[in-house]
Amino acid sequence: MAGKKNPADFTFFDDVYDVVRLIPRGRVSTYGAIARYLGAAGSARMVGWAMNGSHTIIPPVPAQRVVNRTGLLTGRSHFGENYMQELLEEEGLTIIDNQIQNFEKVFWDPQKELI
DNA sequence: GAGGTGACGACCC
DNA sequence: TGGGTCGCCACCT
Repeated sequence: MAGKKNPADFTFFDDVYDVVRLIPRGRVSTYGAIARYLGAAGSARMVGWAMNGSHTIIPPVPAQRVVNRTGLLTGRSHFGENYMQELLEEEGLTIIDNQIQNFEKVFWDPQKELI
């Protein structure tokens, strides 16, 4: 299988997926929090890029639970404009205008929960 | 080989 | 308070 460069081929990416999968239902996390937990603070873009290939790996990661630090569903364009919001709403979250309400309450910090 | 892009974040004015 | 700019690192052209 060598030769094909998949995002998951990097340990960093795989670690990102692992953390995202650990996000409990009804909770959300941020790109920066995950990057920071992995020791890549400042490289939040890499986490977002990892999510770009999240649909190509098995099992799929709940990337809909990952939003930017403002609680805005920046990745909805990659999921499906309504798909990402519906998934989160079904988990009990309230989203208005692509913005998660009570974001700080549903925010799940891996560094604080996983240690 | 080099430049531009990107599902972000923090700093500066 | 709000808008603009830079930095981060990997991928694509």
